[in-house]
Amino acid sequence: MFIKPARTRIAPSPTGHMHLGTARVALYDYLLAKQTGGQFILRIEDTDLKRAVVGAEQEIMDGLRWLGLQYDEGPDVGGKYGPYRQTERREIYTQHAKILIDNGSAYPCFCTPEHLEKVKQEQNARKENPHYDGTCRALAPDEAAKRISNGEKYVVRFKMPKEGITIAHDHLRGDIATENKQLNDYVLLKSDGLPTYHLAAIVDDHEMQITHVLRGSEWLGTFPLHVNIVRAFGWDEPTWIHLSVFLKPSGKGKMSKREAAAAMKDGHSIFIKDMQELGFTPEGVLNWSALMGWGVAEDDVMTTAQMIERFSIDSLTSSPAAINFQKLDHFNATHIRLMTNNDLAARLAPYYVREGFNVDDAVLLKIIPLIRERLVTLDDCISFGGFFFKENVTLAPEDLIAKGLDAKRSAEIARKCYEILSALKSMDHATAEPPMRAYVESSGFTVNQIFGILRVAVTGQKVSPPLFESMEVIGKEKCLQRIQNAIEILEKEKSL
RNA sequence: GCCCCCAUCGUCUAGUGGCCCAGGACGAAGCCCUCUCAAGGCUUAAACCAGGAUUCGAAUUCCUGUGGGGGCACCA
Repeated sequence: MFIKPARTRIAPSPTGHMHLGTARVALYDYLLAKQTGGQFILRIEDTDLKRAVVGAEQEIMDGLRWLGLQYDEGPDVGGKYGPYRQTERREIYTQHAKILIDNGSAYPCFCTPEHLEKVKQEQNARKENPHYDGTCRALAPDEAAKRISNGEKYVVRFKMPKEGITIAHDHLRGDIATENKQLNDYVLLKSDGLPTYHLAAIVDDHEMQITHVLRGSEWLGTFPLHVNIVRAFGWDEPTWIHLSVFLKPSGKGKMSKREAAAAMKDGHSIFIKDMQELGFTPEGVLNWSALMGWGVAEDDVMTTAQMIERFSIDSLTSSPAAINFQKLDHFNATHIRLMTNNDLAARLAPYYVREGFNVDDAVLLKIIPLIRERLVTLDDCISFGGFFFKENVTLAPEDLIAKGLDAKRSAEIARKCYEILSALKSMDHATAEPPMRAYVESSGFTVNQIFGILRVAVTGQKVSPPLFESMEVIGKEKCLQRIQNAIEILEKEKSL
C-alpha cells in the first residue's frame, strides 16, 4: 500500500522554556513523518517581538536534539522551503495580506488602540460579547488606499462572514460547526508589519506544504477562522489534528507556575531542560509523553523505533490528560534497565563529574550492574554509588550501631569483621561472603545486624547495592581501612 | 456572560451494538524472593457521570442534564 509522505511541523514561539506540550506534539509530528517517509520541520514563530526571550530558540533546538527528534528542515539546518524563522518571512506575509485585500477577504483598519479599548468597554457595559465594531470594514478601497499613502498606521483585518456557519473538520473530533457571527474580524497583519499567528501559520503551512497540522486544542476556538482564511486563499486544507491539553496532576486545570514549582521540589518538571538535569532520559520522557494522548492497548514500553512502527493518528485521543509524574519515573527506570552497560556508563559519567567525582571508567563499568535496577533517574547514581569514587566515607555513629545493639557490641562485631576479612586473600564476593555467613551463623546475631554494620562501615550508607559485590569493587585495602575507621568511631561512642 | 471541546478504575488508556459480570499500564495493598534498597514473580481491590430514547441486545448510537477543560488580544 502506498502511503503519502507526510510533512509535519513543530512551530513553537520562542517565548519561554521548552515544555512537555511542545515535546509531545513534536514527537507525534516526528513519528508521523518518519513512518510515512516524509519530513519533520521546525519553524520558529517569533512574530511577537514583545514576548521574545533570548535563548529560547536555542533551547528548543537543543531540546529537540536531546530528545532525538531531529528535524529535516529548520532555521539551523536549512531546507528548500525556508527561511524557517517567521521574522525573516515578512514580505511573504505582506504579499499574502494583499492578496486577501484584493480579493475582498480582508481590509485595512485604521482604528487606534484607544478606540478599540473604548469599544470593548462599552460592549462590556452592555454585556455584549467583545468584538471589533467594524468601523473600517465599510471603508471604500480608494479611501483606504489614500490613508495608507498618507502614512497612517494600520492593521489588516480578516473580513469574517457575518452570516452562515463554518464547518471545520478535525481528524479526531469530526466536523465542528460554528456560527460565523461568533467570530471576529481578527487582525492578520499588525501595525508593525508583522503577521499574527492566524496569517503566519496558515500561509507558512501552505508554503511549506504541510500535510498534517498537529497543535494544541487551545486553537480550537480560532479553528473556524483558520479554515476561512485557507478558503479565502483558495487553498487545500491540511489534515487538522487538535491534540488534548495537559492538566496538572490533580486533573483540575492547567499546569500553573505554582504547580511547576511544586513538581520541581519533588524532582519533576514539565520543562525539557529541567528533566535533562534531573536525570530523566530521552527514552523515558518520550515514552511517557507519547502515552498521554495516544491510546496504546498493551505493551506500552516502546523505543522511538517501535513508536514509529506503531503510531497512528487514528489512535490519538481528544480528552484532556492529567500529568502523572509517577508514571514518568516508571518509564524512565524501565528504559534505564533496557540500556546496555556501555550506554548507561556514558550517560552516568556526567552526573558523577557534576558532583566533582573522579570517574574511573573501569570502576564505573563494574558498578553498573550493581546499581542499574535501583536507578529511577540517572542522578540516582550519586546516592547509590557515590561512595565507589570516594577516598573516604563519612560515618554517622548512630548508623553504625545495629538495631537492638549498643555501641560496644557493634564495635565487637566490626572488629570481628575486620579480623575475618583481613585474613582473606582477596575481596571477591565469592571469597568474602562464605566466611562472613559462617560468622553470622556462629555469632548469634542476625544477618541484618552484622551485614548492616559492615554496610555502613564500608559504604557510609544504610542503603546500598549488594554488600559483597560492592566490597569487591572497592577493594580489600580500602574496605579494611574503612572498617578500621568505623571501629574507632564506635570506640569513641562507647566511651561517651 | 458567550462560544467550542471532552466525559471508562485515583491517573493514562483499550473498547466503534452481542466476544465485556469491561482488558492493559502507573499507583495502592498482600504474598514470594531477599544482606539493606531495588528489581523480579504471583495475587487482590479499583471504572462505563446521570436520566431518557433507539434496539431482541448499548460502555459503544441519539437527545437532555450535570461535571470538567479550553477559548473570547495589534499573544501564540
